[in-house]
Amino acid sequence: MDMQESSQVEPPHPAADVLEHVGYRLKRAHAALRAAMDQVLREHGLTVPQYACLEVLAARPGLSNAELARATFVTRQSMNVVLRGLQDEGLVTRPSTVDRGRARPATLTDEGRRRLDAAQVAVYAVETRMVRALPDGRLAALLADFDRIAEALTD
Amino acid sequence: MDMQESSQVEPPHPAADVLEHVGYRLKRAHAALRAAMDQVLREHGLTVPQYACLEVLAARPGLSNAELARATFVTRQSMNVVLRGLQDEGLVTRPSTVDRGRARPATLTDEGRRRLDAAQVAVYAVETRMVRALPDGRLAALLADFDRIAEALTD
DNA sequence: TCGAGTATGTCAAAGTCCTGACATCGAGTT
DNA sequence: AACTCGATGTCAGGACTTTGACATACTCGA
Repeated sequence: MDMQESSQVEPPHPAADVLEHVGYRLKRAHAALRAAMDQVLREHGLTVPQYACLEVLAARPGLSNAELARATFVTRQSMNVVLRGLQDEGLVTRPSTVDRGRARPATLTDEGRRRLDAAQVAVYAVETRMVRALPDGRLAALLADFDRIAEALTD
Repeated sequence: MDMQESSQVEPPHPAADVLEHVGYRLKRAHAALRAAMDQVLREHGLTVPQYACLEVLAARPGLSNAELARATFVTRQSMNVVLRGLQDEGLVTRPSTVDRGRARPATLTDEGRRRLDAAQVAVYAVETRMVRALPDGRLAALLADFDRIAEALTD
């Protein structure tokens, strides 16, 4: 484990092992992904939370606001704002009333499906750049590590 | 959290299976870390951006606002708000004027150092939970993968 | 010397997200 | 039936972050 790529040769403090921490590196990788997705999604008129909502909704139609919030790791309130924006743009529809309970199932409109399909091409290109940067055969282990981290911290 | 696409007989984008949703899993791991840090830092009266700023400042004293922003992956404007809050609490000091240039070096106060030391104990416990969830010997590879991802996406 | 280019700090406005709170709905229990 | 409990939708307020813009300050080359 020799990581001699520390580019800071003249900092007053050599104890900059913050940069070695797992949390820092995870944060950095996530920030890079977020920035890359922001950039490509802007060309499609979508934000990252909006895209995430559409993507989940395509795979699991009929999810409620709270369910979408959990699936995208935001609060119900945040998802409510996102969902309202998507409805105003005509990409998502929700019935104004339901027969039973309070949860209103959200579904993609045809326009929503078209916008998602177009955006997915760009987003998948970003993911491909990410995957190709990894050594062969390490992807599965990386995914497993992600799951272990998430599971260990959500107890 | 399985994306059961069995409802779609023929998913329009089969490439998603190849990529295994790396972005989604990375996002999930980061969200879990963020939530865990939020929780433990609240007991110390610090937000995650505030803690990140203090941590970087402890390792590299004298960094300017813009440098801190880059080190913590936020904009200069965001870091400016964080830094002002930390100054109001007396955890960080910046000279009102400098001899040369515009960048004003920020440094921790004694109180800032104490708050950071106390918070670090809690944060390191979170990181320990994360690391212990990984198989033996996987940490180095995981860190390398994080770096590869960040590098591949920041072009 | 002058100019272009780059980096920094700051302001304004908007968007995003969160915590806290409240009311509603369903399921289960008493 | 009345109650508790959990889940949901919603509102209000605040905290955080971003984009866009502008002025200032250094660097470098013509």
